Amino acid sequence: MEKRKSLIKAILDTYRISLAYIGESISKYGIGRGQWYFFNRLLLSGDGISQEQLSEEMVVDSAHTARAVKKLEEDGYVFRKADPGDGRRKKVYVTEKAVAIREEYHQIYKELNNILTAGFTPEEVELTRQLLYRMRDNIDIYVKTRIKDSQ
Amino acid sequence: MEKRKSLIKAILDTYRISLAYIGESISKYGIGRGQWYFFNRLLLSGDGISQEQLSEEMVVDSAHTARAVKKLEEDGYVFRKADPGDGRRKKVYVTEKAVAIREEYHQIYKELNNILTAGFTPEEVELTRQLLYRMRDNIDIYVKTRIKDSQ
DNA sequence: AGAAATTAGTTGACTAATCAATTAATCTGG
DNA sequence: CCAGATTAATTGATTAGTCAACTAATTTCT
Repeated sequence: MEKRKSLIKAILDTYRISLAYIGESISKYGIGRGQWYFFNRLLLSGDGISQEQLSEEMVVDSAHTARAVKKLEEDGYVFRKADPGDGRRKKVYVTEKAVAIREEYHQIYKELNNILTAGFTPEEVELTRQLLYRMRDNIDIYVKTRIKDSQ
Repeated sequence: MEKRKSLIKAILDTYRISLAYIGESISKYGIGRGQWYFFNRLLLSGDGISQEQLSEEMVVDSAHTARAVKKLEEDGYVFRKADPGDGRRKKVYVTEKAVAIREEYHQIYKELNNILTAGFTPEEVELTRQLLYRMRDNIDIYVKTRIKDSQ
């Protein structure tokens, strides 16, 4: 395997180094490396969704979601409310404390985006986004199909 | 944050789903999710490097490298030899057992590459590679500079 | 309606990865 | 030359994430 040839290596490195950046930036809020993406989803793309849906969207095990949401709840950023239509479900909502930091918190990820795409033209940024989501969907479909086939 | 807009989310998803694919593929060799990238480096890009260099290239903590190499050693895929020129260093080499599976093992990552870039033109594949490594280097330089500045 | 299957969430056990502290070897400056 | 600083590897403690087992609620099927 030649160096700087493998796509997965570039993705892995970018993930790890970005996570170091994120971890450093969010530490002042008391949010950890295992919670930020749940919090992002709830604070910036809408709350009131179930843990199951969170797990699916974040592509993590529901056990981890349960513990991450519990941690965010203990830290006062989210609360859970039983779904009146389905007693198994707990819908997760952001608190006032969370809403109060929304803009500055959002800034962390806008800044990360800018760092990642430094020196990119707007066209390159858009192209990168499209290529990344195509890869995301390709592997997603492949893995889901493999599971389905083995049943 | 709008859905399918964030680069880091696409990277995170692709990483997680790819890792699920890799974990499944390597399980028959007894190699775990925390060892494959070290083994890739040693088997496919050359062995005889120190754990310190491995840590740096893999962008992980040296503590994790120590344990991952130990596991690979216990499973018979690598061995360590003290560096004659520097008593602190241990150089890591792949075993015969590792070399014997090189081609079929390499195949896993070639296949992953194909899955990720399904439907891509050769030009798009090359473009993706370049854009990814530019992002990788951008965030890498940023984080390294931030550490240096804070000293 | 009621048994069987599925779904949502939780907990325990384990692997993955980081951070901090320690040890031993090497390097550097006076 | 040798004292102090740096480097490589290890270990312990902690957080992140997965997998399996379990409980409770819901859905499905007859």
